[in-house]
Amino acid sequence: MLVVKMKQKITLKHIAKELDVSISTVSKALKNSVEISRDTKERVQAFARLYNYKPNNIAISLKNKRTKNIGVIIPDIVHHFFTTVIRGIENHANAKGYNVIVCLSDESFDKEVINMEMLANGSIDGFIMSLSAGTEQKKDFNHLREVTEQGIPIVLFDRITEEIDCDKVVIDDIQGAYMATKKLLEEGRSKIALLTTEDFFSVSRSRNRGYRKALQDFGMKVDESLVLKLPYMDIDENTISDFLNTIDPDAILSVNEIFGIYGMKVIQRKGKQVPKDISIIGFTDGLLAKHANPGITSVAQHGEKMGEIAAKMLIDRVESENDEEPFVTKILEPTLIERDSTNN
Amino acid sequence: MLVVKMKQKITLKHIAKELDVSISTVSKALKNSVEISRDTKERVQAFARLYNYKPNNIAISLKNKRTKNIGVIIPDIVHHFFTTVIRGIENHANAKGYNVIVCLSDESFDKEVINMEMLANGSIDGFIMSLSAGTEQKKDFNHLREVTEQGIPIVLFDRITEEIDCDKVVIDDIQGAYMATKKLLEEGRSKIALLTTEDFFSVSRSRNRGYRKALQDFGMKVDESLVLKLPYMDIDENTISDFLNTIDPDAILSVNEIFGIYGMKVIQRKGKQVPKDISIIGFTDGLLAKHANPGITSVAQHGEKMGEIAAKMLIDRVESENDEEPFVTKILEPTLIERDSTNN
DNA sequence: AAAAACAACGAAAACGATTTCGTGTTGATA
DNA sequence: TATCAACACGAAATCGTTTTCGTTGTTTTT
Repeated sequence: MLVVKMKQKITLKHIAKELDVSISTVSKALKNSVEISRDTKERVQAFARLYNYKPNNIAISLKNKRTKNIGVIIPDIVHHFFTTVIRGIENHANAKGYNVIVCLSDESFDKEVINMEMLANGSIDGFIMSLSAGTEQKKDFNHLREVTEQGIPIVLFDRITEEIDCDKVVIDDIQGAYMATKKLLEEGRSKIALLTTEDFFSVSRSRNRGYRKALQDFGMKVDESLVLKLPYMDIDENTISDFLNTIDPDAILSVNEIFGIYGMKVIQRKGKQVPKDISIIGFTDGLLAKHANPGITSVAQHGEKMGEIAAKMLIDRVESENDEEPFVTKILEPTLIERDSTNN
Repeated sequence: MLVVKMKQKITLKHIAKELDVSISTVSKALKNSVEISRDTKERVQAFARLYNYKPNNIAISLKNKRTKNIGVIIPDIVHHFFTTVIRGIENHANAKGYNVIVCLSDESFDKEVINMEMLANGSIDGFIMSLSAGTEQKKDFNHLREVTEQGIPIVLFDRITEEIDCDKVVIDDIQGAYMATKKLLEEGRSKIALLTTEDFFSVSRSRNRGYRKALQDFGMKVDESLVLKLPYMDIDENTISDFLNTIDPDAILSVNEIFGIYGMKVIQRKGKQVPKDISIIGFTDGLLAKHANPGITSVAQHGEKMGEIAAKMLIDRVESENDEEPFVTKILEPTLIERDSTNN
């Protein structure tokens, strides 16, 4: 028979009974209230320290109607960009004494809704989220609206929508694609393939626009046959291979990291050289781009920074007295990380 | 002046007042209690539905002393293996109606302690965690002990310790390294370099043992000069390069993914061919190994499975009436994913 | 017709903390 | 000596639920 010595968590009530004072006195003594005598305070504090008293978070949350928890809802977690954002959120949140509850929508509208509803019933003080593919496709944002109407603040990042009035953080995707395309054009590339996703992703739309804008600014026509829209999941290498064989480009711009990797694989398998024959630039400066051979020039999205800003925006709003503050959209500048998949 | 129409969250008290019944009646009516008349139940339920009543999680947590939250503490989140584990945890936890609070120890003992203490004060029903480097190095597990003594269950995964009596999930690291080394030996390799971390990591120790065991079983001597211990962070490519130049191995076994990637880079830069001249096997079957050129043969750690099991173990224990259940350590079989960095 | 059974509901405690508003002692002041 | 602060503390409400234990009427049983 093993004896389980369970140190039961001690409460104010225990301390009060033990020291023969009231609960209120204990509470005040622990907060160093002037109402309580020096002597009593010392006794209470000593006792609390001895028994390692820690106030119960749940009780405090109920009383204060503030949980010090942030709900983060993202489409996926096995994903470099999103994890860097989480890291940034944790940085700021932890420093401010907040915990982060992570929920995965798994790119599904329904799961996003369920997660939000679960958390919105008192578990969190606010949301930081990036929309699921399902939500972007369905264009149904009622779950967000309901939450904001309840007075729970939301900060959207990366995959955002204009439909909801709230704080937002994004990088300038148009600018990012513009910089990348410009870089390719300045290298002398003229047939730049664009590997993108289906149109419902807000980021892809923006990146497409940047690509087009750059081409136009350089006096080039946009050739729609150079644009390949791939499904976000279950990438088929053959589709990419066929596409690249058909159009035979001298550069590739990918709206994410993985399409670029696949593009380079296909290119190299065909015996062509990167960047001698074909240059490649991708979005998301992740591990794959860094460790590919050659390393892939990438548009960095500054996920960690984005997370920090999102957390700061949210916590500032949560803790703000004034709830008339106008909503802001913070746009971060992307950075082009040059590697060996492009020249110079 | 914008009018903020704030749909205040409705409570039992509101419903009670509105329908002119007591709070208890409302509570029971919503739970379909037999104590309440058919008529009253219908009125209450209709009203609740109309105003979209959802019980307050915090209040329920306080009453039930159960939060339906799981605390997950991991060293890092921008990390393929850990994210797959989180995904697994979320899978099971969500299905069981639990939320996941993620905290990052950032490989620091102090942060691990702080995070645990924050969550242990009522925020969670149990922990799932993998030890930080700092903790493994310091060998101080008092924070874990205190938590378990309070009756809060812990499930350790991957980076575990024998010092704490709790449920654990790991892959058979000895076996994984053994399989990998065996594979290399059977290919005819005889000078197998081992890229590992400092000894305080439990997983590295196990993998080292598997490596040695395989060599011995094949009648080979263990040559300590073939073992390179690298710091976990801030990898210096030159150290690896110098090492490989000096010992000139015909195979490399890496206890993680990244060392293997660096190893291959160095090898290829020297003009040697993988796997013709040198074979490489790494641990962690992540994106880098998959998309490297050639793809790197890897020991898969089945992170998602591990997460699911950890979550199941924890939730089962949390929800179990009987708290005399003995602790178990679940050991998963690793799988060798063969790619083109080895022969055949 | 009295006793027992039942149906439908409410009051109140409880979870653990915070906070307002007393209240009973002191000692100082008029 | 009567009055008034200042001091030190406690009672009770509150946050939103759940749950136990009454307490009413009404209906059934003997």
